[in-house]
Amino acid sequence: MTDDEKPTLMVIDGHSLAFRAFYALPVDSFVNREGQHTNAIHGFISMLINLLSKEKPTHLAVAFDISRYSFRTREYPEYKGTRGETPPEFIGQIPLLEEALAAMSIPTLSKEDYEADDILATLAHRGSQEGFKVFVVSGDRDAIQMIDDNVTLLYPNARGVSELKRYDRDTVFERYGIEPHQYPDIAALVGETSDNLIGIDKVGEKTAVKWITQYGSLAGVLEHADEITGVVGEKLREQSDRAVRNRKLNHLLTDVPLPVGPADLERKPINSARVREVFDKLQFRTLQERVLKIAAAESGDDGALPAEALGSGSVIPVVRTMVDEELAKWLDTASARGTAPLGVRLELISGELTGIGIASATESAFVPWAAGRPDYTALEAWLAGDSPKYFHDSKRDLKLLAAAGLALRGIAFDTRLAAWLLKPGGKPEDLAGQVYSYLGETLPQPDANQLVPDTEAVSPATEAWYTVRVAHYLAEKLDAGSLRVLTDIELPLVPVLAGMETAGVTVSAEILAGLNASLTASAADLAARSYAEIGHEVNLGSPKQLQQVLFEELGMPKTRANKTGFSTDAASLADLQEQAPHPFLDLLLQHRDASKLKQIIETLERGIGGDGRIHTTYDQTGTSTGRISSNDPNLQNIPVKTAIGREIRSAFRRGQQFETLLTADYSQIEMRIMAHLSGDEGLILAFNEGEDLHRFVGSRIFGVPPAEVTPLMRTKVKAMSYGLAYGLSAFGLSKHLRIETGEAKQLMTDYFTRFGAVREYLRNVVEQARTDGYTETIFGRRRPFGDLTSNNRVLRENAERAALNAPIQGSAADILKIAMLGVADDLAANGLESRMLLQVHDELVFEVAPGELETLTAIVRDRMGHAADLRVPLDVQVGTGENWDQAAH
DNA sequence: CAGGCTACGTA
DNA sequence: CGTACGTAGCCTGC
Repeated sequence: MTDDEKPTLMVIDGHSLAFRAFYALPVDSFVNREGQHTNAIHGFISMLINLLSKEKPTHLAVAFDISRYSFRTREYPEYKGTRGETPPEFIGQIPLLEEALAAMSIPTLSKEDYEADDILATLAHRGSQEGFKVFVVSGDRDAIQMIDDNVTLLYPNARGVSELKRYDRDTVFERYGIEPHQYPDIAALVGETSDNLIGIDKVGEKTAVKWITQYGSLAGVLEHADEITGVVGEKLREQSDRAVRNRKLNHLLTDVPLPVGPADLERKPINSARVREVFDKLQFRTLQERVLKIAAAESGDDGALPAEALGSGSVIPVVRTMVDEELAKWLDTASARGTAPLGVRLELISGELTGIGIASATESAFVPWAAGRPDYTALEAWLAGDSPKYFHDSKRDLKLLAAAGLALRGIAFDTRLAAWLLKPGGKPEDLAGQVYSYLGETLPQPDANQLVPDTEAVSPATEAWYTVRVAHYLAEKLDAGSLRVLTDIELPLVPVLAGMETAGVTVSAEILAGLNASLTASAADLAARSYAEIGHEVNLGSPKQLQQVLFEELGMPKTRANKTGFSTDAASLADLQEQAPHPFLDLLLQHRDASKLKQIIETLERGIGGDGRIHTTYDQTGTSTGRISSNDPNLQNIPVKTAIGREIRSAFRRGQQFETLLTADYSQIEMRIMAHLSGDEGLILAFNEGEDLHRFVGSRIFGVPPAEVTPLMRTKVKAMSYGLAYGLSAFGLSKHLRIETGEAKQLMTDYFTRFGAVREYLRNVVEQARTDGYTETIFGRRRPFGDLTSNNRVLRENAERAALNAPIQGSAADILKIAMLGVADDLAANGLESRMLLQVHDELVFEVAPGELETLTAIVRDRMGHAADLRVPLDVQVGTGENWDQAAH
């Protein structure tokens, strides 16, 4: 085996190199936002990156000293005694360095009572014997003794760690005139200041080398000490014990018991996500890019993706600008006549479509968009056809294309949705962020703050090409179930949601204005009366000022603590009213109520567009459970429980051309899913009997006939049932129902006695999630959980409750989404003008075109009722009316 | 001016 | 010591 074929083991002395880096780089230039100095880490990682690319180690480890004490200091307390206090700026850098190394999947080793050098020597020795080519990286001269035919020492020179000098047998001989294994003998005679080892007086390197060369070893020298003449001879004879002691101390152990051997140190893939976290914290931008580049390069050849999918070595293809026939031809070939996917990326200037980038894995094209000028027939046909297309945020692009008069079909992948399915709790990244995270490459972006940015944006064509690459990456990363959720649910839902957003919902500005006026008046009145009660004005919207009034001026008992003092929320104020009744409390609560509603109304008013309708935006990647969220404005939290709330709902009405609004919602869908997932016979029976669920459950729990279940019993049972899916505790239940903990406990016990499979199921969900690291919905949507094994009780228990809720809430979300797809299909298939407008987690709101009520009702009942095949029926309640309030039932 | 915190609307 | 969201006002600190 030649040297080139041998595996390469590299072992690094962590402390010694970090210290060298510390002194080589200016301390003040490397401080992160937390004030932590990072110069040693920076220098170390920088050196490490150079070593990785230069020496290409196949096996790698970094050894650290645990403390400055070792078996050597026990033997000779003065050992290394000249070393002063650790510079304050160095403190904290080693643990962070270890974190950075962990992110790069580089093992770190240390062992109580030994020095890092001993670990290095052991690994180097074993590596040499086991057929490795070994590099030892250390700033300690004692490491010279490790050098042999297979072991090379890389030693930092005076300039720090940017350049490392290579020492092999030959260079050692040139430099010292001895063999590496003889070096400790020389050092023993001469002494080593940095280790506080004093040598023989008057003996320098030259003398030592001469003696060792002549007598072969320190032992030889000491044996022949009598023959050495002159003052040095006398000193040697007088001080020989020093040399013996030094030699003992500078001998590095090659048999330190270690949990791993050289073969165990094989390089592992760099954890890009961790690297980003850790390096972000360190604020190492350039280094981060370099490391991620290495990560991408290394993972590139692990065969995760077919090479051809990535194009020829992932070289950015040259962008060709094309229109007309050239474009038509290219689209045809690049898409293999509409069968192969192409990435699509829009270019917008001031929100207007100005061009479209289209790319395969190997080619990219830019199509300037100037509506109506060149011949866009082929482009329009391709966009509107089923030819598969990849996007980042397809809903946004679909709407933008529609605004430019371009129809779009064939959304076959969306990197934003895919990334969300992979990590539903994460913050959605833009395309550039994904390119950075997943591919480790930097997509140049102009600085938005610069008037004339010095970095030019990449072409949309190149972005389209990156979209394809990210898509391939994500498609590989997703498990089969998540991929099905993507293709069967999320992607088809994109045009449906886009349609709902574009349709919007008519809202009566008059009704809102009227409500606003009356609320404004009553808020002002309530405020004035509040002030009168306490004798001065106060900002009723400021919890801080309220605390002053309630707890200091009025001397009320303290409420639940929060981070800024004591809570003034509605529940706390209600408690206070019981303990220390005061008219101010009631006025405050009423004022809160009025101003909250006023605020909601004003937000809605601002949201009404020129068409008299509110167009919310649905965020398909906004939740970790699979639900959709709504924003700008949020139409999923419009009040309903109070009278004024319902008045607000009455402002949501049918559009001019429509006959009525129709609402359809699932009743108790989460409880039904619990019944299905747990398989609890009692609960399943309850739903199949079709009678009032809470009455049925109450009769079982309290052992009375259903007719004798009192309203109080029903309330308790209802709270209990709903709480279950949220991980409610007996304590929480008791607080909620304002009953004794004992009674709450008894209630839970009774519940689980009757519905034991529910308890079993809930236990299993958490257990499974702990084992698998994720929960799964009925349809295979996953939500990862890491904290289930946390030692932090709060974190762990929070995760447990979330984990137990996730499959229930998530399955419900899946079911409504599937229903939406079915309804949308049927609407189109039947050529109906009626449209879906809103989605509120278990409810859909439609606008019914004249004459279509019956057909639509049938479609909605059918599609919602049969969206999933559960062990219990899905009950759908439908209502109609002029406005949202009336349509509710 | 951004972002944390509190409070509160919905399912 | 009950899950999942979004919005708004206050307040602090950059």
